[in-house]
Amino acid sequence: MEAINNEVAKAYFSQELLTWYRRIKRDLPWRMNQDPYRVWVSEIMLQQTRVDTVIPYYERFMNKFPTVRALAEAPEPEVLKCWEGLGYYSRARNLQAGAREVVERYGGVVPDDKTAVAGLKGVGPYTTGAIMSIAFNRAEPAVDGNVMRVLSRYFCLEEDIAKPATRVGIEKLAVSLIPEGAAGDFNQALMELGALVCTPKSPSCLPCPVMEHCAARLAGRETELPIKTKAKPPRPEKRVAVIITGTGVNEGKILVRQRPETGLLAQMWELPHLLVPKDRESVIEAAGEEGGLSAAEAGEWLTRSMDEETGLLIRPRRWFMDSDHIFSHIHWKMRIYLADLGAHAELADAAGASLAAETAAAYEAEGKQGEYRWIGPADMETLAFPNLFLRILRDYWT
DNA sequence: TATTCGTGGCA
DNA sequence: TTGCCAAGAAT
Repeated sequence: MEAINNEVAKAYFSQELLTWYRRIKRDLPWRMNQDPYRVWVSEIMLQQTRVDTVIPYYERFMNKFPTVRALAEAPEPEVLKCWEGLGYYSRARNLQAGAREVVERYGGVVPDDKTAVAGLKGVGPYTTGAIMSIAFNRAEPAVDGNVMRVLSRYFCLEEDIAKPATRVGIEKLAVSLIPEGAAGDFNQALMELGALVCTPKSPSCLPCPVMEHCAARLAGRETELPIKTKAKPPRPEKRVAVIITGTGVNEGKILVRQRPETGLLAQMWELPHLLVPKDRESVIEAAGEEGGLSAAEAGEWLTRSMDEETGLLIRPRRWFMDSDHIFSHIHWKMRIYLADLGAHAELADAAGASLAAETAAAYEAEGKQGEYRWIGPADMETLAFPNLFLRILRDYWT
């Protein structure tokens, strides 16, 4: 509290942090230059994602889509494929939507205009500030988790940083700290400090360039701050997926489907799967690994449910593997079976690539997946799968 | 405002 | 092994 109104502590913080950053900053691919498009792409990828994870994706993405126009003109599935495994896939679709908007409204040039940038899809308060400051050196705050943690400690702020309102307050503080003409470097310095020194669990205070006037450190409270309410644990969901193996013209292929346009893993491809209702979980559990689908009851339930929900008449053959996957808010405990296609098989074979039109239309009406497709290993290079299914499919094909 | 959106690393 | 977390935005 004291330090907020302490101009000496503030001036010290800004100056020391900026000097420190210019001396030790990491050589990251998006720091090659200040091209607004490169900054923009990096900031989207870095949302809730670690630097080390982002780097290879960033290199590939910039290589494939070097300019706003290249991204705007690309087929969406290619963009999604380039994002495969990175998570939060709406980021990719929003980024491309933003690129198309920049082409249409700003001639393909990212505008040096806060309001215009803030209006782009997928660009929120943080990313707006990051682009404006890093690419254009405008004195805008870029308050992310790092900045909230660093400032909470340095100024001993006790507001809950999990609450949206807290960010607004910290933004005001952050703007007041920006050194004249050095917005980009200073904002990155804040984040660099949070990433390398003022880390969440055990901050390395001794090498910290601003330790002397850090209020939390002086109070011996650096590990207590920031205050952050913990998220609810993900709700468990038992699911059963099937690897349906093709016959005839589809020999060597399996059946996959594309997810709906919105929601979880939107527009990604996946194996067909079902949510196991709470009152059926015991039945599926009983169909253990050893005897394959030993419990005939489980097989019957699977066949009937898959028919009801997808129109696929399957014949479960044997258990293949179990797989756990934890999203931010859901925990999938998935059991995967190998299966053949039953009576409707001719229908799918005849269609070649997809099920009968009327069946597909029925899925649409129910908000279910619209497209099914027989694929071989080579098709994995085109379609974008979330990691949980990539692992299963690699297992299957190797 | 609270929830929904992925994934992997690490103690 | 489990829990926590990371350069957030959209709804």
